[in-house]
Amino acid sequence: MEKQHNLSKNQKIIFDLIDKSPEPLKAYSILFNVQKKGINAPLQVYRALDKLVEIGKIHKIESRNAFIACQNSSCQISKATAFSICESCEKVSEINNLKLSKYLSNFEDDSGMRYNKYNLEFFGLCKKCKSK
Amino acid sequence: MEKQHNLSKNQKIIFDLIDKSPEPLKAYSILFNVQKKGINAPLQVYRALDKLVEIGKIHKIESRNAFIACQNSSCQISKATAFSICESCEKVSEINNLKLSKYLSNFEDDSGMRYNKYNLEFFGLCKKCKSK
DNA sequence: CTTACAAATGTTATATTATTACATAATGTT
DNA sequence: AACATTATGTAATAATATAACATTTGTAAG
Ligand SMILES: [Zn+2]
Ligand SMILES: [Zn+2]
Ligand SMILES: [Zn+2]
Ligand SMILES: [Zn+2]
Repeated sequence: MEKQHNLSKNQKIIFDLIDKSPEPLKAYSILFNVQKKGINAPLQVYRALDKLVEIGKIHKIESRNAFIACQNSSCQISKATAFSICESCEKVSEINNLKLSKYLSNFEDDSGMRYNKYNLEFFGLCKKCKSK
Repeated sequence: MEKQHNLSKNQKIIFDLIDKSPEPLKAYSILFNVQKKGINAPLQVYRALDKLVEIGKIHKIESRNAFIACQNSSCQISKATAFSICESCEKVSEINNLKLSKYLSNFEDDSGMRYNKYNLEFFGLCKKCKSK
């Protein structure tokens, strides 16, 4: 059972913005958009983002320095994330593929490392951009 | 057959530095280290880094904003990269696992996207840090 | 050799992303 | 109430990355 996190005021404002957005949002674009709600400083945004990432409500797209709402209810606390990124239109989607996540969560090699988390980003052309 | 790239002066200086380093290097740490060789500006570093990434001699560790020399001669032009990252000591290694790369290179889902590139980062504790 | 083109360099300024430090307030627990 | 934990507010600054423009070097054709 997932622990229920009650978002604080700033966390809720920022999560709602990201959740409604059709595309990943960057921190300073978020800042600009929430200034009318009384969030004035970068740090207020980054603190909320950190917390939201920590509890798995959003993910950071590392190659883009941008944030997207989790679209995968079974994504346990951001420990196993995979995304598809269109290099033409920059559309990003979270991949929800049980076989893939099982394969990667169980991945082991001879390095002696225990992996407890991964992040995977696929790049290519989305359906739309392919047909142009 | 791989195309042979003759590195330019700056590219060579910066590649040699990264190649000798036991850990991923950040752009401004590189800049600091090559100033005695006449490279004075961030842009000179970033341009060399961009080129080295493009031709597959180095990779960017996205979650760390740092660069590491390719340790995998069969890594075709940075189109299929996987790394292990220790969250304690920050040791980073390139994973060279044929099964993994085949699995990911052939990955398809129902999104209609054609993937031509991926980057995977595993996180955990390395052997050393596990036993502490 | 010289013309032409592509790639790389040098330099200055600036944009973008993220954190440190410190003070205060709200929330949850005993 | 007392205490700990989490969140907020604010200012300053650090770290990462790119834009714009002028110049030079490398390469290949004619
Ligand atoms: Zn998710
Ligand atoms: Zn697209
Ligand atoms: Zn490689
Ligand atoms: Zn370690």
